Amino acid sequence: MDRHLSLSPRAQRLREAGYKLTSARLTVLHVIETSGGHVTSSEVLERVTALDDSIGRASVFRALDLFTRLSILRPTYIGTSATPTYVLMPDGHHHHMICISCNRVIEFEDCELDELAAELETRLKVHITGHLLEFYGLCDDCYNQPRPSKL
Amino acid sequence: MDRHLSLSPRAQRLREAGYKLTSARLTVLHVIETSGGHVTSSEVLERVTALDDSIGRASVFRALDLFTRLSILRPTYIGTSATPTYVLMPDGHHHHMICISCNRVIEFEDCELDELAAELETRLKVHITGHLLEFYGLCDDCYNQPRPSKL
DNA sequence: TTAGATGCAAATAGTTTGCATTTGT
DNA sequence: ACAAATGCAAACTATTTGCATCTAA
Repeated sequence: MDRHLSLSPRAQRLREAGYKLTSARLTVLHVIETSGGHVTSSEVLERVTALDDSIGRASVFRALDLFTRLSILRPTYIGTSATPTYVLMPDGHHHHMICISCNRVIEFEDCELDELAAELETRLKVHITGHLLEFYGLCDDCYNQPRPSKL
Repeated sequence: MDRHLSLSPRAQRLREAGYKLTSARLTVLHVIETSGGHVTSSEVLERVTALDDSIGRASVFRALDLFTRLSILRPTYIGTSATPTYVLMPDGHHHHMICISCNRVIEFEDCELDELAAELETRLKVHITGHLLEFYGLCDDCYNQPRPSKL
């Protein structure tokens, strides 16, 4: 890898944590960063292969795992339970609302959890580095739609 | 099914939603309710089979899906990415802290998200029925442990 | 009675492994 | 130079499917 030109902040974080900046990892990172915040593992696999088919399946999964451990990503379930959707955790956190009918994901920024986080750190004696907040319900369209099936 | 004796509130909810109270569903429900709030799909499968090996795999997965759609459960990732862990959503919500080193899960009750939920309902024009809040970080033990590997 | 659920077993899909080889640093 | 990471392909695990049969309401 010699494209030292445009090291994204996340790539730098990788290096600082002592991991090698390999082609596989950088490609996975690139795919994730250009995926609007949500990608399933299969989508990542597909897009990585499309970009460079010499990158193996296993390395993609290994990268996803690594990024999860580094709190760069977080897997979550949207819709089917077969494949996780990975969401980017820009500053260690992510927040969205999932429509349980059409599976649309609506992101939002604000959450006032710093205080709660601080309180939990003392109360539970833990060291918090990030969080994910998900709301579930119906989006406006689905709410107004005559329900096709019971739910 | 004729054990109308002890219909758990969740079983009643099932019936009210128009679903049949079948042996498969009630068994899965029972397993979940006696699993301390966290079970992987494989654990559910295993325990259901142990209780009644005439219940098929497929029905277990179908039940897990149904309960998820009804916001009785919510799949999440803890540790490995291969199998989801299902958490019970007692009143439509659940909160916990996951240690990213030892995967211990520490639950906590309070969260002040009602206000935020209400605000989002008007701002995003959605109808919220539940939420999941997860914090990530290190538990005290892991924090004090000499780190075995870089993280 | 009958739509809704089921169990089965086979098909899919998704993920992980061991190991020889390659590659960042 | 050399530990770390990779690609491969096979093994493994998890989930879904189609359909004939069964069952709760």
